[in-house]
Formats: sequence, structure tokens, C-alpha cells
Amino acid sequence: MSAKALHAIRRNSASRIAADGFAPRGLSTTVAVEKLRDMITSGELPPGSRITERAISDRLSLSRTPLREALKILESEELVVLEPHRGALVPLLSEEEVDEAMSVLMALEALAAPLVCSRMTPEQLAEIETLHARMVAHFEAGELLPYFTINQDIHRAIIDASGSHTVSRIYRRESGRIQRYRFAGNRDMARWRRAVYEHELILDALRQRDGELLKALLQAHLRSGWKVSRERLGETLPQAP
Amino acid sequence: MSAKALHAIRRNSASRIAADGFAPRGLSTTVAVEKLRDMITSGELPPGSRITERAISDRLSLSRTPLREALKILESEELVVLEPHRGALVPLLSEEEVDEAMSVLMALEALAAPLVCSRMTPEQLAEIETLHARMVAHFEAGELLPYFTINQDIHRAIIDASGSHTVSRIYRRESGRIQRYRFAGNRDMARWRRAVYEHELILDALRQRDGELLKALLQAHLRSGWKVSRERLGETLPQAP
DNA sequence: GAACCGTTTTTTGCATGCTATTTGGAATGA
DNA sequence: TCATTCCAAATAGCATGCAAAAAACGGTTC
Repeated sequence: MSAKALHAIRRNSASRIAADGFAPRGLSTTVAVEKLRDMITSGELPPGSRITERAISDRLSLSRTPLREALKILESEELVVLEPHRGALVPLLSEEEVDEAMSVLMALEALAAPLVCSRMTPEQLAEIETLHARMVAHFEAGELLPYFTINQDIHRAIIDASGSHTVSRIYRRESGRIQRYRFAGNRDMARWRRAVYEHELILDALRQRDGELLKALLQAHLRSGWKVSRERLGETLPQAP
Repeated sequence: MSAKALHAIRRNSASRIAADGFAPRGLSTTVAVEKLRDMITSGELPPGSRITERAISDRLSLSRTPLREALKILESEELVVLEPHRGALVPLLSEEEVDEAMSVLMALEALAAPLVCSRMTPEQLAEIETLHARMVAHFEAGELLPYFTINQDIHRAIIDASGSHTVSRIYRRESGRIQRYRFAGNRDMARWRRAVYEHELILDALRQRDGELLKALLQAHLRSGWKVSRERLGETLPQAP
């Protein structure tokens, strides 16, 4: 329909090359989502911080358009809050809000547990065992951060073994949303040791494919982990949003 | 960094004025999300249909930029699927996928029921009673569509009364995602009459603030409603995604 | 010093147009 | 007839620039 003859002779500036000298892999928006998600869940962008589009788009060496798309995605994951005409900020969650999310995670684990026990494949079990071994290794080396990461992976792998895409998706999203706040609990050495032991029990329940036991163990694990984190955060967190 | 001197002397076209002669209320992206969500959940854009950016942006009289942002939001609600470089399409859910979502809704109702009974305010109860009365009126008038809409509102209002923002949010999202597939069940007259009766029971449980009873009733209600819809959809739906 | 108000500066919202990728189809060969 | 290759049209991805809203500033008055 439109004439394509009149081209301004101007190349796009060399913006596809990021600051580190490598062209980004994949689509800009996707890359931006992943980087921002990391920055938020890792705490590099702490709760309460403002995100100005230009600053971040410069930092990720892309234009505002894909960055804005990324922010919209993160908003619907509730990892950022967008205020009209005022921009994005990382939400500061209250203890009650994390509580709520923990309840949902427990409900999802209760829903998933029997499914996992009836539908988990031997490969999935083996995968979980491998992750567990690696996690224990990090525990014994006292490496908190990799321990925590693999810990999350294990819980995700268990939920994934339920075969319910819907449950997996929601679990992932909600657990990512509050991840930052749960981290505090692992700094307690007694709790840490106890958590590893609970993981052993969970693994046993998986091997025996005992759905009821698995459900009980998962919920107790989540509950007691959060209890410790909550105490740790008591000073830092506000009482109401 | 870049020179700002060279301006093409061109006004933005009068595109803020929509086809109906009214300027849109609120932000374009928000408007686009709401309109598209309606178009999808109502079936105006049926599962399987492709959405080309230009066609829809013309139809909603806005540019591709806010439309693309809207699509990203809808994607993370799983109301559309975006294939890289190929655009958006409305996903066709299999029976199993709707099943999964129904399980999640039931789990959320189970989680919410006791909270609702302990935290619901008298105003919230009154609000639900009002909605119920209106719903019954539509039932007696044989008006299926408004009945169905208010039905959804009642379930949302019950969940909202739990006071858990997290549960409300997830319930809303998942129930919207499968809404299109649940509609079929109400075409069965026997089921419809039965459903209204079940709502009476649910209302009683709310009045008595009996959490266990409420939980049981809600779950039975959801289960039997979906059972009928599933039979209706049996012919139309594929077995696997 | 604090509160008010007009002006400048910054930042978001959006339309536009170019580039890159995909696709549909014609032309070619087996 | 069918598969293959190549080209053109269509369409998504993204950078850019302008308009408008919000924030920051500066000066004035109380």
C-alpha cells in the first residue's frame, strides 16, 4: 500500500553491540525481562528503588521501546509496580503480603503432592536426587548462595513433576516474587542444618511415592523456613504496605 | 548525545479521536488490554485466531506501540501466545489444561474459605447477597449471559472477602483464562437450576460463617459445573494441546 | 524559615518509520 | 506432478522524536 521508495540513508547506530562487546542473544525485550528479573530477585535493585526508563535502557544498551515492554511484563508478575506517568518502582512487600504468598505456595504444594507421587517419572526422580546431592555439597562447603539457588530448583523440579503446567507456572511466579524475602532465613545455622535434614525426608517420601507424607513434609518445610525468615525480617519490614 | 535540531515539521495526526468520536479514557495501553481481554474472554476473538498488530491497532484506533505493550501483558496472563517474529494468537486450551486450572481454582477456594468466614465484613456479606438476588432475577428471566457474569462476580466477591490480595489476584487471572470454556455448562437447564440452588447453600454457609461447609460447597459447585461443561465441550475440544 | 506559584527540566506516553525476519507464491528443475 | 529455490509482500522488532504530564527549581511573599 505505502511507497517504499524514499529511504533516508541512515543506518541504525551501532546499538546492537552491547557495552561488553557482544551482541545480545535473543530478542531485546526477552533479554531485558531476564536481566531485570535477576536484578530484582537478587536484590541488586532493592525494594523501594525507582526505575527510570532511560537509565536502565542505557545500562542494558537498548532503546526504551523494548524496555517498556519488559516493564509491562514484570508488572504483571508483580515484580515492579507501574504508576501512570510516574514510572516503575520495585515494590516493598509487607510481612502480611509475603505471608499470603507463602499460603498460596503451600496450597499449591498440597495440590501437587499426590500428583507428583503418581506421575513422577524415574528420570525426574533421578534429576531431583542429583540436585539434592549438589545442594548438600554446597551446604557442607558453607556456600549459601548456590545452596539457596539449587534449593529453589529442587522445589520447582518437584512441582514440575506433578505434570501440571498451570501449577508450575503459578508456583514459579509467586515464589520468584517473594524470593528476596525468604533468603534471610538461611543465615540461621541451626535452621540451615534442619532444612537439609527436611530435604532428606522429602526425598524419602518421593522415593516411596507417599503423597500424604510428601504433602505434610513440604508444608512443614515451607512453614518452618518462613517462620525463621520472618523473625529475621521483623525489624526491617514495615507492618502494613 | 544526538542533535535535536532537525525537525520534520509534521503534526501528530488526529489519531487520539477514536472511531466513535470519543477520545479514549485513560492510558492507551490500559484501554487496549481491557478491550482485548474482553474480546478474548467473550469469544469475539475465538481460540486459534491470529492477531496481527496492525489490524487490531487500526481497529482500536491507536498505534502499534501501546498495542504491543498490551499484548505482552496479555501474554503473561496467558490470554494470548506470542511467537517470536510471528505474532500473537489466542491459545486453544485442551480439556486437560482447563482441568488443571479448575484444580487450582478449587485449591484457592479451599484456602480462602476459612479466611472468608473469619474475616468477611457485614458489608461484604450484604454485597454478596445483593449480587445473589440479581443473579436469581436473571435466572428467572432466563437471561444466560448476565446470569453468568454476575455468577463470576459472586465467586470473585467471596474470594475477595478472604482479604488475601494474592489469592484474589491468582483466582481472577486463572478464572478469566478458562472462562470461555466454562460457559458451555450453563446451557444445560437442569444444571442451571441446580447451580442456583447450590448458590443458596453457599450463601447460607457464608451467613453461618461455617468455613468447612463453605469449602465443601464451593468445591462441589465448581466440580459439578465443570463436569457438565466438559461433557458439552467433549466434541469441540482437542485431546492434547 | 516555610508556603506558594510560575518556569524550567526531566520523564513518561505514544506515533512513526526503518530493519530484519517470515511467508506465500511464482519460476525452475527433477 | 511434485519438490526446490528465489523473490516480493507482509509483518514483527526496535530506535527515534515529539507532546504532555510530573518533578525540580527559583524566586517571592508572608
